[in-house]
Amino acid sequence: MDKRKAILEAAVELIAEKGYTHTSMQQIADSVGVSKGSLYTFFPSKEDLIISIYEHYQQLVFERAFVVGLDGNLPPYERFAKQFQVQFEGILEYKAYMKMHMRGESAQSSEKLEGMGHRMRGRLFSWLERNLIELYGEEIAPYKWDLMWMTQSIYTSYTGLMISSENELVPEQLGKHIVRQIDILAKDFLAGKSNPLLDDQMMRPFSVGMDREGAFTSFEKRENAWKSLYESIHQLDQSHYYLEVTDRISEESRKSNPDEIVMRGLFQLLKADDELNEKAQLLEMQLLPGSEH
Amino acid sequence: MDKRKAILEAAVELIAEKGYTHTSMQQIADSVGVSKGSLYTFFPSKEDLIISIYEHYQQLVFERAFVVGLDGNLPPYERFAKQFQVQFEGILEYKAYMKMHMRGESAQSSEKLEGMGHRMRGRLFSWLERNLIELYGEEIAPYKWDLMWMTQSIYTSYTGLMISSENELVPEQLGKHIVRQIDILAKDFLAGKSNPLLDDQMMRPFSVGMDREGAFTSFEKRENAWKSLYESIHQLDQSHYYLEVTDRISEESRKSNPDEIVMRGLFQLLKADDELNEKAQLLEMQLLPGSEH
DNA sequence: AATGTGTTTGACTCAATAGTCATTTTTACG
DNA sequence: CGTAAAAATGACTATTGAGTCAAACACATT
Repeated sequence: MDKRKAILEAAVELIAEKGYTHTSMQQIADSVGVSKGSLYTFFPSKEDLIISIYEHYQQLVFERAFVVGLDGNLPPYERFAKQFQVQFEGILEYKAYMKMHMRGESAQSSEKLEGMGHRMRGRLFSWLERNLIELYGEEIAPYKWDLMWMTQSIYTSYTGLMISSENELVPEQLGKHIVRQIDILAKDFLAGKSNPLLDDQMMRPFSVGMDREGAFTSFEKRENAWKSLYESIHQLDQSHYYLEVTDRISEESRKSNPDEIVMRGLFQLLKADDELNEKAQLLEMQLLPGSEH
Repeated sequence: MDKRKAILEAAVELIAEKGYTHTSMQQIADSVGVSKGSLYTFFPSKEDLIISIYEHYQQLVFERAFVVGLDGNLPPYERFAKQFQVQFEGILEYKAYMKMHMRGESAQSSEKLEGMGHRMRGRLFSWLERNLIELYGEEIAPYKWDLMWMTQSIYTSYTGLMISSENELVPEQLGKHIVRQIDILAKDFLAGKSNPLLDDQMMRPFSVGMDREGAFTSFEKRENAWKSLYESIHQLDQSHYYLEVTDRISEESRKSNPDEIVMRGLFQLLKADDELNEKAQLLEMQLLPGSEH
């Protein structure tokens, strides 16, 4: 069993409940069933531990949505909603992590953590921006900050609602709901009925570092692998069949415990086609790094 | 000089910047220029200190808006916007407190603090509800939770934007902006184009304790004093003149350092009318408790 | 000046806890 | 097996910081 992962999971659970400062290394150790000293063979310090937690979970939660974004099968509006849905599903799955994250209280603002939060926000905003432009074209630009800001706040607050209570918020409905509300607000802006309040100048602190590579390098690689695979498929004649297979891979990979055998099988189907072989193998290596015999 | 107040202010400043756990009593003492021991003559514990901070500032920030709500001169829509505006002005004035509040991290969830947060949220929601019903009538009821939730999240996130950056968000514009967005969403709901996602059942945790007396008793009294004064004025013939005076009182009282002499003078104007004398005196006692000779 | 009252002080206690490291236990392998 | 390397342990150290309290101080009253 992976002890490192066990420690991360126990720590998330405790920190979500009691907060960073009120969770001692001893408690974490007890909860995992190892000694305190052992923790320090995996993480050089408490702060490193929480940073590792962020590194571990962040991608798990956010990567999902970006992959859905690449699937050209869905029309933009539905795809946007689906992305929210997938995101919410992720949040539900990693409830404890999100709780911890939303508490906000962590080590005294280390460089590293701050940079991480920064990148996360940047990613969220650039993702929203991409979707807005896809949906409404360039003419949405003057209103994008207002829309993005409101979307982000609604998204965040529904996230909080989702993880705090036991109520039955369905990710699918929630995704549709949010996109619907954005749509209403966007159309109102486009009709010239409201004036925007925020502009580039004002939002500079949020736009620097937006959509920058370097962040999430491992994720970046994976995203590119997906992208190039999808592109190759679209050039094919029987794209429909391969898209279906690829979507199935995407679905499986989004699970918290993807079935490796199923994945390997699905990849085998793609590799049958000479045109796709290379790209598929590339993605497979990204998703299933272990044992390529 | 009021040492107690000085301590509260220094503490807010420090806690806003570094967080509750990373601000020691020693630092607070140093910042005020007294000894650590002295703090304990004013506040029995660190936790009591932060609770006192909340008690001190909460009303300052939130009371304002409710008073504006009583002025029947403004049409509902404009009044709603004005209330937001006034709220944002308050937030700007007590930036450090809001920063501290938004950090969220405080003593390990004491009963008292939790109850306070609960009451605050309850007040916010019941205030929103009142305004929604005033604007759209009872038919808004099925959609009220969705609207309130989105409004609350937009409001909160703009608050964060306001206090975090030095950008020039103008409270007046912001107030109008928010009401405008609510209006768009509300009209869409009323047109039957969107379906609500939240309902009473789901939102029970937020609705219990909504609009309950007992919370903010001192404020409650003051609110009633305002209410009955406004009512008396409306029954008068020259209501216009007295309304103007009363609005001026309201404006003055909203300042962080109301001019007592001005206030007394304004009240004198009201007390000149026999019909108003009693109510005016009542409110005067609420607003200017000291030295009634 | 003397006395008394209330305030202020800062050295001290005491608990919590991050991080260390010599010792013990487990594992790996010849 | 036996032995060496790796991993795990928990007693120990060092630090931080909340809260205490006897002594010093300030100030008023007589």
